[in-house]
This record gives sequence, structure tokens and C-alpha cells, in this order.
Amino acid sequence: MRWSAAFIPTLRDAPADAEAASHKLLVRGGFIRQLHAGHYSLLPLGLRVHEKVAQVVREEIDAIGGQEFLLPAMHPASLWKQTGRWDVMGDEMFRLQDRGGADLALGMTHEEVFSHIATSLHSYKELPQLWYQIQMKFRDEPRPKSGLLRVREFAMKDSYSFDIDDEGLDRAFEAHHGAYIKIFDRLGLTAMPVQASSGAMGGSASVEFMVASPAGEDDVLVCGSCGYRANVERGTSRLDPVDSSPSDEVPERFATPGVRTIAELEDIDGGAVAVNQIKTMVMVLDGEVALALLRGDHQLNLQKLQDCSGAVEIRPATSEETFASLGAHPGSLGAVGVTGLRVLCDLALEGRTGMVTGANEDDWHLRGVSMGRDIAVDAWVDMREVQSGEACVDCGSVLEVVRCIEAGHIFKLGRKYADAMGISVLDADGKAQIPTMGSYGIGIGRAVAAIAENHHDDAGLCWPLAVAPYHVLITILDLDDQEAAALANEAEIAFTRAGLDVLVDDRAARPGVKFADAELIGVPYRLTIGGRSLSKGQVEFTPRETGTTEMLERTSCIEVILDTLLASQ
RNA sequence: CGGGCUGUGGCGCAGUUUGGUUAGCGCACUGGUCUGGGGGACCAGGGGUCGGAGGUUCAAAUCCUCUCAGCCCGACCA
Repeated sequence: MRWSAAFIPTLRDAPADAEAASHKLLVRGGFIRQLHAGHYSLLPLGLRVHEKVAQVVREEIDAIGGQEFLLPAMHPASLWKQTGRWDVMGDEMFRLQDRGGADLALGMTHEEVFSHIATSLHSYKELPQLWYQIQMKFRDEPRPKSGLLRVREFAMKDSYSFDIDDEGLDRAFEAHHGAYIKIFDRLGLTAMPVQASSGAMGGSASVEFMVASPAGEDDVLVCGSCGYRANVERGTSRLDPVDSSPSDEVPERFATPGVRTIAELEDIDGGAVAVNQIKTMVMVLDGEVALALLRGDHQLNLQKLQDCSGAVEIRPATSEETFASLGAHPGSLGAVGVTGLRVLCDLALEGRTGMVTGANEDDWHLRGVSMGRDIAVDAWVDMREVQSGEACVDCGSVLEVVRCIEAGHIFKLGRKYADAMGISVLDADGKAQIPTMGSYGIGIGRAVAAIAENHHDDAGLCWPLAVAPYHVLITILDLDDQEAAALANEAEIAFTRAGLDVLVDDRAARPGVKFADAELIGVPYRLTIGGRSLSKGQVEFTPRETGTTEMLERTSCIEVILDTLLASQ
């Protein structure tokens, strides 16, 4: 490709509203353009990277026996009603109607459609099956952000496994686990598998593949010592022991005028340190007011609450709802003597005595509260969010919280969808069996952004060879120089013949412009042909990553570069 | 959904407080001259009606009302 004829609209300035490095650089480098919030056009350069990422993913899923499909992006509502997700998905699903008034949806995932196809499986002999596609998903994200990192329309590799038994599902899950490790490694991403919440997908196990990046949106607990890795939506920690010896104390009201926060209650006369307080949070779970109790110094994690409560829709109660339920305002709430409300209590409070909590009367608190005796707890659950510095649940070392991009997610779904969709095969005994499913996703565009986040410097992008839009950039400095033109031509032909993607910068621009653009778009290797070196019979070879230039002999440069590139592929 | 911010040529911005000539600057773009190894200089150009609608006024980018869009934080989110 000759740059002079290519559409590579580089910009000197990033759009003012771009924050993330990948967003800025992908726009500046002429890879993407925003159409509107959450919808991006891939320009030729961006598409090249996108396709290369997709190809790596395709090869590795093929390698574990995946069969590629391409399913419709638009689905009939009936399909989604069959699994109940027409209602469950809520506002996140794009919905529309055809001319006849029939309800349709734009697919946000494809369990339903693949399951629909899987109803034509009839025998255990046809299992296992591993099906996948690379296709557009549509999700009406409340807040698209950071360029390609969070969008409303994106290509996803989604695969689905169908097995007769749990052992089969385990094998499919492990196969994906291994494939994902290879994929992210080939993409130049350091991805760590972490224990994750299955969220609305349900199912028995789920592992996320996380790439550390400040541009990410997930927090992961990382133990540097034993390798424990878990999303904060799932992970836990080992707490320092606290005194919880049985106590004869009975709850006693005491005045706390003006006290509304944990910190204020620590300071007031007769109060208690946060560890000895009960934090009472009023939440609305699927329309029903419930109490979530935590130790005073702990934070609630909503995803954990959702997972342990089974509720689909969760929100904090309004202060009106709170007052109507408990008769007091936030800051004076407690669960002592409360009946008729579901009370969920964090495990960290189990067996605690001598606690301080709100009295459900503004400006009054209770002390001497014993958990089991004074509070009617419906369920003991893990719903606190682990903070950085807490002790690893497995080995006791210090946990670190690392900000990450979720690059992949694999789920064991079990039989929920297969059952709902009516998939059934006969086993060896002639008995009908419902297959068990797994589902496995990688967002292609998000992977592109994650790579950009992790492979760039001040001058621009720095693509790993495997996903670079072009492998080599031949920069001609003096367009009038016949010898330079001839050499560039010769090199382009030789590189292309060797299977490399070559971009030749033959623009009538000054060297500074060409160098700056070269670094911005991040082609891994640059061959610079300029009069100054050429007069000495030399050319320059510069890997983008190091930026250090090596002088090569004009006569042998093509060979040397080919050796270098083919060796590093 | 709550909070904050922003909409002026392709990109980045000034002008809005205090309404008043043909709406300005940098980059990019076109033609030219010089230059020629890190976004060069000069000359000459083209392109916007100021997110949209309504209103106030002799006069609106500027004031008022409504509305749309985008970004950030939070909530939410397979």
C-alpha cells in the first residue's frame, strides 16, 4: 500500500473529549471515528487491526474444535421470551418492531439462537459440540465510554459448548481457558484469569480474563504470594480476628444527637469504633425493601448482594422508603427488632456481640447488641467489598486491588438455557437428557483498545507484530531520488512476497511529518530510505518498540530485515 | 437515573460576562516561492451563520425558554 493513496487521516490533536490513551491514539492515528456515543466506524487501519485480532481468536478457537457460524443480529422476541430474558434484559436490549408490529430485538448475546439451532441435536453421539461466531452485538449501555473500550455496538467472538454431562462441560471450559491464555498471549496482552461473578448469566462457574490497565472498569484482588485472583464482585479476604465472646449486655438506647455517620459515631461519647458498629443499608430488591447489614468499616458490593440475594433489580431505597420502613432516617437505622423485612447479614458480623447500631429513631443508637440474639437474620452472606491491603483468604499475604479491563469471560451455564429452549438428546440408555452448556466471550474491539492501552508511548501506538495494521513501513525521504525509489520498490515487492503487510510512505511530506506519523500509527518496523544514508550505501532500520536505529547496507538490507521479521513472527 | 462540563469550518480553541462592522486564531486543506533528516517559513486562497427550535430586540454566537447531542464522575451494566 502506498501511503499517498491511502486513507489514513492522522490528527495532530486528539478530540477534546477523549480521556483514555487508546481512545486518543486510535482517533489520532486514523484507526477509528465516532459516529455517535458508543458507535465507532473502523477506518481502514482500524479494520486491519480488528481483523488480525479476530483471526488470532478464530485460529485458537478452531484449534480446540470450534466450528464457525454466522447468526442473525436481529432476533424475534419469541426466542427471548422462551428463556424469560425478554423481560430480564430490561433497558439494555435494543428493541424494535417490524411493519407488522412484531417485536424484535438486536442480539446482545446468542445463547437463545444457538440453543434454537441445537434443538436439532438428537443423540448423545452428536455431542460434544463447540460452536462459535464472530459477530456484532448490540447493548444499550447506559454509559458508553473510553472509545472502543465500552460501546453499544461491537464485534464479539462468542462460543457455546454443548455436552451430555458435567465432565464434558468441564473439558470444554478448560479448553477455552487454555485457548484464551494463548489468544491473549498472542495479542500481546498479559491477561490474568480471575474468579468472577456470573451475574445475570447464571451458572455454576465463571472466569474472567483481566488485563491490568488504569482505563479499565473492574477491580481485581491480586495476591502476589499465592496467586489468588478474584474480581471484587466475587473475591473475599481473611479478616483479623475480633473479640466476639458471648456477652450478657442487653441492647441499651443512648442519645446521639446529630450523629449520622459511622465516623461521627466513633467519636461521640459512648460510641464505638467502626469495627464494633453495624452498618444498616436499606436496599430495594426486586421492588421489596430489605436490609443489608455490614460491619461499620466495610463497604457493600452490589454485585455480591445481587448474587447472594438472587434479586434481578437492586437499588438503594429512597429516604422516603427508608423512613416508611424503619421510622428513621439514614444515620440512625438498625435491624434490632425489625420484622417483616428481609435481613441479609454479612458473614463478618457472624457471632459478634457488644455492637452499636441505629435505634430506628433519629438521634438515638443502641449499644450492647448481639447479632444472633437481637437481630432476626434471614441469611448470612458474603457481600462486603474487599479493600486493598486486606489479607489473602488462601495464604494471608497482602491483597492488592488492581484496575483491569475485562478482556474475556467464560461461563459454565449448566442446563438453564438448554432446558428452556427444549434441547434434548437421547443417551446410551435411550433416555432423554438435557445437554449442559457453556458460553465464552471475547470482545474484539475491546481487545484492540486493550492492546492500544498497553502498547503505546508518548509518540503514539506501538502494535505487537501479530496485530499490527502493517508489519513494515518503508519511509522514502527523497521522492526525487531514483535510487531510493527503486530500492523502496524492490523492498516492497520482496516483503510482500514473504507474506508481510507493507506500507510505503511515498507522500511528498517533510521527514519530520513522516517520522511523527510513523510513530503515531505504530507500525512495528520502519525502513527509512533517505539520501543522506543512501549516499554511503546505507539505509536505516528502526523497530518502533525500541526506537533505536540500526544502519544496514543497502545491498543486504532486504535480507536482513526479512530475517529479523520472520524470526520474530 | 443523579452530579458536573461542553456544543462556534475536518481537529484544537478564542469571542458570550457588558447584544452592535464582512465571526477570529492555530493545525489541516488548495496554488505558489523558498526550504529539504523530527510536525519548516513566507505569499495568495477555499471552507463555518455559531447544535436545533422558538422568543426578546432596530440588531443575537452573545439575552430568555424549550430541546437535541457529546464528554467526565457516580449509579447501572453478561
